[in-house]
Amino acid sequence: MQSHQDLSHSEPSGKREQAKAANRAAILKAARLVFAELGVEAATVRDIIRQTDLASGTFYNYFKSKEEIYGALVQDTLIEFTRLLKDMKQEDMSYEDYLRTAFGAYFRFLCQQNEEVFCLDSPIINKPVMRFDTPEMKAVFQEVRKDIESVLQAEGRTKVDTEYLTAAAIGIARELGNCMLIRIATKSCGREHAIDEATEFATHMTLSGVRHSAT
Amino acid sequence: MQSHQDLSHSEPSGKREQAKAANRAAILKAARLVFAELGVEAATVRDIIRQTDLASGTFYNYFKSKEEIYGALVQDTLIEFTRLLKDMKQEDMSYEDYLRTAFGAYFRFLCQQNEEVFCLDSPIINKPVMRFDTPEMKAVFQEVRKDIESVLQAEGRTKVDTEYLTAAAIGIARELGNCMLIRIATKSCGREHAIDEATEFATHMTLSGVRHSAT
Amino acid sequence: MQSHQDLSHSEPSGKREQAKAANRAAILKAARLVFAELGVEAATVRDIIRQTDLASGTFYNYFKSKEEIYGALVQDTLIEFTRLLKDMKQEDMSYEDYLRTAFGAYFRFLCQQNEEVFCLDSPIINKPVMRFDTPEMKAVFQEVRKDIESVLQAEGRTKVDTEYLTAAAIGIARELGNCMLIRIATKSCGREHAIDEATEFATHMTLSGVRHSAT
Amino acid sequence: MQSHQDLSHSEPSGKREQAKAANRAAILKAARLVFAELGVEAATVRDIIRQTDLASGTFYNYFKSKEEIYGALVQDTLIEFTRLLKDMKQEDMSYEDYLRTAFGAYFRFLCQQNEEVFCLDSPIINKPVMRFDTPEMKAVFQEVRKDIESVLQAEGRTKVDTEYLTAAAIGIARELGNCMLIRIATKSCGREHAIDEATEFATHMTLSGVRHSAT
DNA sequence: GATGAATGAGCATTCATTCAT
DNA sequence: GATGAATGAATGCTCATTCAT
Repeated sequence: MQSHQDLSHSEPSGKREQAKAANRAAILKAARLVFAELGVEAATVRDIIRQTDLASGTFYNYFKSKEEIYGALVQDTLIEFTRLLKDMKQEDMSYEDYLRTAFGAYFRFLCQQNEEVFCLDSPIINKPVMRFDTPEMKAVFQEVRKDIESVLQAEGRTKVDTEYLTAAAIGIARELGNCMLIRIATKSCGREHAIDEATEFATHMTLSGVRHSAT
Repeated sequence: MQSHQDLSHSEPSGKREQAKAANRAAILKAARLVFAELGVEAATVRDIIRQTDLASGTFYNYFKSKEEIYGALVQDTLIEFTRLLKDMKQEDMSYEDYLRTAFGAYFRFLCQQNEEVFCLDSPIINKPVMRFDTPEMKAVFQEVRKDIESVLQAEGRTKVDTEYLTAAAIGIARELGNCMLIRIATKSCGREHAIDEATEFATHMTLSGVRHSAT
Repeated sequence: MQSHQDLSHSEPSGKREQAKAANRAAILKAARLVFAELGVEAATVRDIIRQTDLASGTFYNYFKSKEEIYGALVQDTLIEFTRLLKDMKQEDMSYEDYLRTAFGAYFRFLCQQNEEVFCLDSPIINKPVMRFDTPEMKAVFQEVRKDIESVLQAEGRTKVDTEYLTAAAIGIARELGNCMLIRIATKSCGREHAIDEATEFATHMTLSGVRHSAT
Repeated sequence: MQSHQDLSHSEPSGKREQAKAANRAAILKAARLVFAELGVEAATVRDIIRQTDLASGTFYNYFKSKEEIYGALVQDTLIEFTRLLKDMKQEDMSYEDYLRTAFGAYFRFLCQQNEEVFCLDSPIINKPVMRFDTPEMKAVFQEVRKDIESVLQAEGRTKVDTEYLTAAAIGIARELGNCMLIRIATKSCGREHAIDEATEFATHMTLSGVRHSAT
């Protein structure tokens, strides 16, 4: 079912390569949507490929299995987030500034990830595609933890259980992130405002707790 | 039709009844373990029954489907936790006391739930059986939120975004809970001590944030 | 689960024997109803036993399998019908009288068989329990064929293909029987009248066809 | 997404399409045979697929379920028969001619349907694949009934109970059809001759009954 | 490299039958 | 003899994956 254009093997940026990249991107995009809608476990490769113009066999030219594409997605996601975080980090930030930056990066990132979902008729924020229990995610956590340790140390505060602190911050980000997405999806609040709101809340919470955050 | 037996049905504690109860318990126990190891979605009825010495069909004498047993498990879990929380709650608690009580209840409860897992050769704290996205769980969250609102109001503090506050507290409990389980599983710390430690950290964190928690 | 009445082994017509007979009858009755409602294939032993006060295991004290009880039912049915037919047959009947008698016996018998079904809320005449393709049924057909042959011979008519004639008569009885049951079930006509009507139609049809039956 | 193939989809008669059609046909053929041998209820999808050299999953590429393939078979059958009957019907047929035509069409059709069965080592005419209790079949019966009513009316005969008459004719066709198939299968008589014989018998029977059919 | 039909292992579920009580 | 829970073979069906085209 394929015909007769074996002419251009030379340049690695011809139409073929473009098409390949486009197909890969299309599959990834479809997968992200499908995973968001159905959950990773319930989603099938067929569900994913049905969202594209491609045939089921084609999937396997790009990914070995559903697990692999899920891994790739998580990887992409993580790289994306890590870059965002890196871009926003600066030298000699205060603890407070670091927290605000990191929370902000996460919440903004979460919005980007759910762009497609927001466009659905009934945007359901079921099961965030982010997983918090993968090795890669753990690595990001470790990085955040190191960041936190270093800013805390710079401020002379060393007795903190940074593992718990990091875990707590991540927990806050996670649950607040969900709430924020729902607020956005239900239009109860503009996106930018929602991000700021969540960022401020998370930052204050982490820094001073609630006893002090709203006196 | 038929008339003359119906005599010997009196005592419901013969061997049959015992065996039935034991089988039901065995299946539930196996299910809890399997769900913990593989995750609810990935687990199959066969996985569950394979952990018992029963035959596959027997499962269906007790539960209609995987969904049903999962529901039963969640229900059990929630009832257990709700009771624990209720038992510990008292009239006129301060905000701080309420938080300490609730966190403590959750962490203690989490330990109980993972009793079996701790006994495994290599206790893997992969995917806690607790799910945070079921209707029942949402109901518990709403209850916690109401508790928080009422203790805050009692202390004259009303401007707080309690939805976010609740979410944050839950996030903290969730992630700290995982960390705590890992610490216990890796024997890096005694159970009671781990529970106290996590409870104190979570309470302080929520109340005063970290800036103040370790001066 | 059974107690202490091993006293009376002696007489083979004690309460035990009565109970046994009653149980057997109850199972057969339930089976007839269930087969009529669900069809023989779709019906399960559980469906049958559920209609009685007995336990599933008890079924196997009386019948080896579903096939066996079905066989017993067919047998009963056939014996019943054969007796009915025999009772009505007389010496030296004319061909016409024989036909009327046989058709009448069948239609009356069919009504008896469906007694229970008529009592249902919505009597559905789905799949008559009668089967026309069993060896026993074939035997009855052969008998009918012999009867027909002998009455025909008595009247000096020997060139008829009696196999086809018997088949035709059976076909008429079969389909007319269904129609008749439906007419009765839908109350569009009294039972006795329906039986007479069908008997007359079938007899005339077989004797003289329709060209002559209603001029 | 994706842009540049879509060229080579033109001819739908490549090897793929041929194979598809062949497989579908093979499955249908196998189903007809299996249904005939085991009966529709007792037959399983596995039984059907076992008669082909395909894999079990392949069945579901062509039919959603056993019910669906049975429906397809019945549909095919009915369309075929209806066409045959239509082709043979003519304007202004006499009652007698109509009956002869309809019976002839049915008996001829029945032979065609059982072509495969005749080829078996021991052709068993157990349970004809034709079902007389489906809605579609009922529709055909209604049509036959209307035909009969109109030809009868054309001949000025209106007092007949056409429901019973139709039922009787169908019963005759049904049982005679079985007999005929057995005669053919046991080679006791040539196919064409058997069809003619059955047709004549059925027609005479219906018209004039047996008193007159063999004087 | 794209295609999509074929594959078959695997799952949930049913149910006739057995057997300890 | 009655009971009803346990059994496990069998069924319908799904879906990741392969491979001829």
